[in-house]
Amino acid sequence: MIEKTYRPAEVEAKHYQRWEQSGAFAADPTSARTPYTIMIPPPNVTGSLHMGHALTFTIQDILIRYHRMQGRDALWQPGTDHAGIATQMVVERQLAEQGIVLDRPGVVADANTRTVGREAFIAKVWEWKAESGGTITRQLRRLGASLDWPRERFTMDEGLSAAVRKVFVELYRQGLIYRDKRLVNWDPKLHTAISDLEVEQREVKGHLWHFRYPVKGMADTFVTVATTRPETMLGDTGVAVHPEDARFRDLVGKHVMLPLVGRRIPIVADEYADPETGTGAVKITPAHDFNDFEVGRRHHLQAINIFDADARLNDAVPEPYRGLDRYAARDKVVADMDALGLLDKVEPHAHAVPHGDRSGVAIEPWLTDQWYVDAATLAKPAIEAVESGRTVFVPKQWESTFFEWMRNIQPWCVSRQLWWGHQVPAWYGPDGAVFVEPTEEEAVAAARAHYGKDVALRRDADVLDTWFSSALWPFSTLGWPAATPELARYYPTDVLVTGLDIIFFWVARMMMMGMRFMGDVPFRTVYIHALIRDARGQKMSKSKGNVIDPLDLIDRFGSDALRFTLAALAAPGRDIKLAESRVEGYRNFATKLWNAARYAQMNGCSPAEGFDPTAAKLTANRWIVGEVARLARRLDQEVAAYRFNDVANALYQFAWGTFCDWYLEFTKPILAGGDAAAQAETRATTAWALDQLLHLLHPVMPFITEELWEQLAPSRPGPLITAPWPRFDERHDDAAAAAEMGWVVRLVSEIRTVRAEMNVPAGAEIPLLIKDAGAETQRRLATHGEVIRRLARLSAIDAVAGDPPRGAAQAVIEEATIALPLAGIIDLARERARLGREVTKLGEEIARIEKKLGNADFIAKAPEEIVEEQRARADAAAEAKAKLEAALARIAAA
RNA sequence: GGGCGAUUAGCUCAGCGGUAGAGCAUCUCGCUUACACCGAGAGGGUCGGCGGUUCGAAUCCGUCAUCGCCCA
Repeated sequence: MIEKTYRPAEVEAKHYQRWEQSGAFAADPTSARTPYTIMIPPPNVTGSLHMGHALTFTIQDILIRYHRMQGRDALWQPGTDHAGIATQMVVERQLAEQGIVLDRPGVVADANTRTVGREAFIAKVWEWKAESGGTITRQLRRLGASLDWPRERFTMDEGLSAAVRKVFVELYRQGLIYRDKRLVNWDPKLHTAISDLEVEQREVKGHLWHFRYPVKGMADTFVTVATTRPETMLGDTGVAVHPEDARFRDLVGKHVMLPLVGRRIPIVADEYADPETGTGAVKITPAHDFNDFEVGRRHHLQAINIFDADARLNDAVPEPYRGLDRYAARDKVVADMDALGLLDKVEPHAHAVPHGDRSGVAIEPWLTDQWYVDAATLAKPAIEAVESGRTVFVPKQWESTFFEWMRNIQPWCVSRQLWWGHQVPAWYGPDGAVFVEPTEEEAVAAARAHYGKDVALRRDADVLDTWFSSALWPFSTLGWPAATPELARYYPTDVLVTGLDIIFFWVARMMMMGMRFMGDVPFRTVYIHALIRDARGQKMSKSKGNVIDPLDLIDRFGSDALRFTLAALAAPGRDIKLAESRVEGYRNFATKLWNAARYAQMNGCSPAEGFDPTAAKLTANRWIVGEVARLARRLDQEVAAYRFNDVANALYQFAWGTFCDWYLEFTKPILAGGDAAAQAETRATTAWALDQLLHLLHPVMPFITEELWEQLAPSRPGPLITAPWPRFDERHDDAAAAAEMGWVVRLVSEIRTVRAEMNVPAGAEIPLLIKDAGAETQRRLATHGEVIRRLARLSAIDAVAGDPPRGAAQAVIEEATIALPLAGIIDLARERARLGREVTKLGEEIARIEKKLGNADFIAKAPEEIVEEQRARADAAAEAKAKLEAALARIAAA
C-alpha cells in the first residue's frame, strides 16, 4: 500500500544504491546497440556541488537516462580533474596549520616550521585526495546522476598522465610547443603563472598620479605622464605619445631623464597613446604591462624587470627602493617625486585591476621563461570543424563567441610553477640542452646520444596547466593512446554540456586536442546552458552570502523536485534566477503524482497483462491513450532540441492537468458505477497511462518514478531505469475521442464558471437544461451524463424544447444553450450584467475580425487558410453572440 | 571603448509573423473518502519608447532608453 506522503530521503538512497549496484548505469562496449556518449566536464577534485553543477549534471542525466531508455548504449563518463592550483592550495594550507611549509626557493624555515620536499608533498596530496577528494562524486549521487562509476577517471591517473606526456612530446617535436620568455600573469602569492581565464578584473578605486619627466636638453620643459602604478616608473624605458598629437609633435625623438633613476629614455610616437586619456603621454614599462610590452617591441625599448617573484623590487632599481613591496614602493616613489616637485597632481581614478581568482591578490605581468602551446595553429582545424558543422553549438549563437575567441587566440602558457600536476617531461643537460621525452629513461638515452656519454640531467621543475590534461579528457579517459574498443566505439562523443562561463576552458581546448590527436571532433554537439543566479539575478558567491546549496534543497524538497525545477528553468540562452518557491512548487508536483498513484492503487488500477491501449472502447479511455501518445511525441521533439523547460512544462501540464484534473475525475463515476467491463477497461487504462507517465517522467524525476513503478505492481520485468521508452503510432490517436472529451471539459468548465459567478453554493446540486442540442450533443450528453453531473455538481440534465424558465443563468456551448434554472437563487441584475459583458466581448471580437475581412489587401495577400480561419471564427462568434442575446432577452422579459 | 543579451500579468519567465500564455502571488468559494504540498472559479498586460517593413508585428528591421554579461 502506497503511504500517505512521499518521503524522498529514504527512497532516493535506496534506489540509487540499487541502480548503481545492479550495473544499471554501465555502458556495454560489446553490445550491438548504438552508443550515446557524454563526457562529464570533469569537476575540480577539491570542489563540492554548487547550483551550477546541479544544473549541468541534471541536464546531462536527463539526456543520458532518456537515451538509455531509448535503447542506446549510454556512456556517461565520470571523473574529476586534479585542479593544480586549487588542490595545492588546500594541502599547503593544511600543512601550514601543522607548521609545515614547502621547501621552495626563498623559503626559510624558522624554529617553528619544518619544510617538506617535492616528493613528500605530492604524497601528501594523494593522501588528501584519498580522504577528501570524493566529495563531489558522493554529492553527484545525491542528485541521482547515473554515471558509469567503475569507469571513473582522474586526470593524474597513470594512463591519463601517459597521454599527457605523449601529447607534450609530440607537440614539442612538431614545433607546436616551445619555450619562450614572455609576459605572463604572475601570481605573487601563489608563485606561479596563471591563465588569462584565471584572472578576473576587479574594479578598484585608485588614483591617477601625474608625474613630470624633464626633457633632456630643454630646460624647464617637462612631459607629464599619468599612471595608476607609480612604482613601475622605476622600470620605465620610454614615453609614448600619439603620432597625430600636435602637443607633443616636437618632442618625438627627444629623450627624458627618468627621475629617481636617472635613466635617459626616448619619447616615441605610438598609436597606443590615447590623446584623450590622462595627459596624452604615457610612460612605457615593457617588462610589467602587456600593452607596454607591445609598444616596447615596436620601438626596440629595453624591458627591465624590476620585481622578484613576490612582487618586491629587485636589484635593477636604485638602492633605496630595493626589497620594498610593490605597495610600499608606490608610496615611496610618490613621496620622492613630490619632494622633487615632479608630482604634478593626483586624481581619484576608478579602474579595473587584474586579480588572481584563487589567491585574490593583484597579479603582476612578469617576464619569465615558460612553455607555450601554439594555440593559433591548433585552433584552425577546430574552427573549421565548427564552420563545417561537424560540431554544432546549441544555441547556435554561441558559435560566434567560439569563433571570436578562437580566431584571436594567444599562445597558451601551459607551464605552472607548482608541484602538484603533470611535471613537464623535459630534461636539461649541463649546458642547458633540452631533451623532451616521454620518460626519464628515454631522456637519458637521448642525452647519451647527444653528448656521447652519460651526463647528469635536471628535470624541468614546472608542471602543466590542469587544462592541458583536461583537453585530452574525451579520449584519454577511453584509453588513448591505446587502441581500446571503447575509444573506437565512444569517440566522438554525442554532446558536451556546459555553461558559457567555461566555454573556453573545455570546448576550445578539447576541440583543439581532439582534432590534433584523434583527427575528429570530440563531440558532435555542444549544448551551452545558462548560468544560475539567485532570485534577484545576482551571481551566487560566498562573499555575497547568497549561495543556495543544492544539497540543502535536496534535503528539504527532494532530489526530484530540484531536478524538475532546474529542467523547468533551463530555457536556452537565458540566465536562470532561482527562487526557492519554484522548488517548493515542484515538490508539490511530486506529491501530486504520488497521490495520483495512490488513487490508482486504492481503486485496483494495476497493470493488466496483455492490455492493448489501442483496443480501449470507452471514449474517455481512448482519449487519455491519445493524450499520452501526444505527450510522448512532444517530449521526443523537445529533448532533441534541448528544450528542457518545454520538457518539464509538457510533463507538468499533462500530469497535473490532463491526467489528474480530468482523466482521473472521469474514471470516478465509471469505477463507482456498475458496468464490469467498463470498470475493467478503465482500471487497466488508468494503470497503463500512469505507467507511461512514469516512463516519460523518469529522466527528469528518476527517484519517485522508480519508487512508484515498484509499488504499483507486484512484479515488474525490471527497474524503470532500464525500461524501454514508450513509442506510439497513429493507432493510439482518436481525433473523435479528443473532440468529444474536449467538449465535456468545456461544458463542465462553463457550468462551473457560471455557478461561481452566480454564487451558487459549491455543495449545491442544481439541474441543467439544454436548449437546441443537436444530435451529436444529445449523444454526448447521454454518454457522459454521469461524469458531467458529478464534475459540475448537477442534480439532473434535461433537454428542453422551448425556452428555459425565467430566472435561469445561461451560457452557450457550440450550437446549444445551457441553462441553470436558479429562480430565487440568482440575482437577475447580476446575470444580466454578466451576459451583457459576454455579448460585448463577442461583439468586439466580431468587429475586429470583420475589419480584417473587410480589408481587400488581407483577402488578396493572406494565405487562404488564414482567411478561412478568420471567417470561421467570425461565424462562431456571431452564433454565440446571437444565442447570448436571446438569453439576455429572455431575462429582460422576466 | 568593442561585442553579446535582456526589457511581456505584482514576481519569475515561456512565446519570436496570423485568437497574449505558464508557475508563483492576489481575491472568492470549498475538508465533494487520491491529494489543503489540495479542489473549483476570478481579476490582472496599450508585450520598454519612437519610427519602419508587412494585408497583418510581442514576434522582423532601425533607433533611443534602462539593465545585465563577456572582452579590452
